[in-house]
Amino acid sequence: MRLRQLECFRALMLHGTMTRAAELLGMSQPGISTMIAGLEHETGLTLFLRRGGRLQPTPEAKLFYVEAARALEAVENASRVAAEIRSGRRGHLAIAAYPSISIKLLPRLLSQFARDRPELQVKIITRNSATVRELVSTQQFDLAVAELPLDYPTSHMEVFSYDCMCMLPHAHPLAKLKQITPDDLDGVPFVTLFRGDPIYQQLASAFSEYGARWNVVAETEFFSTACQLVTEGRGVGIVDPVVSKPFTEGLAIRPFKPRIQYQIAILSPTHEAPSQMAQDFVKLLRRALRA
Amino acid sequence: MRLRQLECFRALMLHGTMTRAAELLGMSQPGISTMIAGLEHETGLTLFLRRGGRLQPTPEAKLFYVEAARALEAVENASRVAAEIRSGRRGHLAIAAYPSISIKLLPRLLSQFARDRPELQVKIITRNSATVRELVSTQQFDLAVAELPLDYPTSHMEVFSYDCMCMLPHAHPLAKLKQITPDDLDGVPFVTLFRGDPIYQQLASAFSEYGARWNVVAETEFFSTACQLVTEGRGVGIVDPVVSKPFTEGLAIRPFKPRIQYQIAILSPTHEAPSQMAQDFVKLLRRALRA
DNA sequence: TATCCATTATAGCAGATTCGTATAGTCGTC
DNA sequence: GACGACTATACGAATCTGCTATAATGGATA
Repeated sequence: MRLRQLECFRALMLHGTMTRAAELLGMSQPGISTMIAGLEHETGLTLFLRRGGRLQPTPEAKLFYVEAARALEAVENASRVAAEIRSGRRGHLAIAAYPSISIKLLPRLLSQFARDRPELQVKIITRNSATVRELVSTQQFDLAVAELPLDYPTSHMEVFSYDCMCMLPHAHPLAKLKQITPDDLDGVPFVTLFRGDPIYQQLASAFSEYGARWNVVAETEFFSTACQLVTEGRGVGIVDPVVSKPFTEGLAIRPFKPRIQYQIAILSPTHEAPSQMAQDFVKLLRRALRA
Repeated sequence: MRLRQLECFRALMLHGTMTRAAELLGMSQPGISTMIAGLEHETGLTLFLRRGGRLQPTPEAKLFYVEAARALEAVENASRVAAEIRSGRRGHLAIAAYPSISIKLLPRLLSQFARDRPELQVKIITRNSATVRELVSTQQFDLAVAELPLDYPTSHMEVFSYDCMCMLPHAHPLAKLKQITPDDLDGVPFVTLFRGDPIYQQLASAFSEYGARWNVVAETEFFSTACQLVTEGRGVGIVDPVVSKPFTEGLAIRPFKPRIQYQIAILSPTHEAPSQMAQDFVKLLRRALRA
């Protein structure tokens, strides 16, 4: 059973005569004739009665038409879907990400990305960086963003490094400095990430190196929480300049010395080929993370 | 988009390598290769990554596979339905019939007919003969059975004529006669069809011709009702020997003289070609009505 | 490193399919 | 009986299909 036969059959059922069906399909009448003859021969059905040089569909033709039309529609649908996939209008994007980025930056980028992709399905899962690392290795995600370092580094990994900045209320006396050091923060109430975090370690070293007293008044799991505490006037803190930017709207941001390094990475599944969609989104994400 | 391309694609997705897919489809590996290349070119999708001489399906291929498989199934289904129609396993039969035949004989024949036709859909509508005649002219039925005469006789009509028989309880004194005439029934309680029915007219003429008194104690619309009254001992009556046979199980049936003619006809839609199914059933029905 | 093995890709050819043109056949209508 | 509308058949050119032969690739192995 060939597709062209079904197309001819449908056109013939819809338009009554081979001559008209041929016009509609942009082919010759004898072409239709042989197609229909072939279809009748192959199915073994008498689809039309030849009465006086005219065609009359048999009840069998009407029964078969339902299925033929359905089959054609399914094929045409497959064709349309292929076009949608190609143009990036259809697809899905499953992203695993750590909290700070999945709260603001990712949704912002995704809604921009989805603007001209009507059939896009997006799934974001928020987990801590270790879990994100595990998830991406199970191949269930197209993309992941995690903080470094990772216990088991993976091969397809694009790293972004940032020098952390000091954040403090505009009204804070230190806000008038161009650059801030541990000396400036001697005894100043400080909001930091948890003890286990590399940021914590680096800060501890920095303060001890400068011989300044580090007055930790709050430890948080995420930069976003720390930002909110600083906004509320609980103290000053440190933050990355890109991912956390949306959380530091009302705050003063100043370079911090010595360098406190913060690294994140885009992870891709290793054994899986990345989808075009994922590659396109990575481009957008990369631009945002480089900025 | 050609069917063979989709088949190759499906086989390749299911079996991983072109070599195996080729085996399964009974074709050569280069054949698959060119088919897939053609499909990729026509859809504009990169369906497989060529990594180290092996194929790895892209996420796009997985998305497209869903639709491709669906389309193939629809086509295969159409093919299967065609076979079912051809073998008479699928189809419908809409029959309009007058009451006496639609109560016993038609259901009996239809259940026999449906025994080896699992997908057969049957619709029986019971109306009086005039309505049946109208219904069949609206082309909504494959087949109709009506009593004659009809106001507007239709062309496609196969007539069956019967000589009515006298029915009476086995215990009735007249049951020992070989043949019964109006003389024998002089004054005997008689069950007949309604006044407007040709049977009524013919009986009235017969009795008056023989100079016998026709003692009508009941008029019914259908033979089946009349049969039941006779069975209950309300009187004797007259009945056709074939259609009503199922209703006269416990009764004595004797030839009646003079001839009382009862005619029915199988009607076919005129402008519609009859389905193979209908033609097959007509054969069965014809054999039953001729018996 | 060289060789073998399993795989995919390409070239060339024969046969099948498709589809056009030309033409004949059929039927209803004027 | 001619005409118009339609379908069927014949035939040839272009295209498609699918084969064999063969090259190319890369992993495994000695």
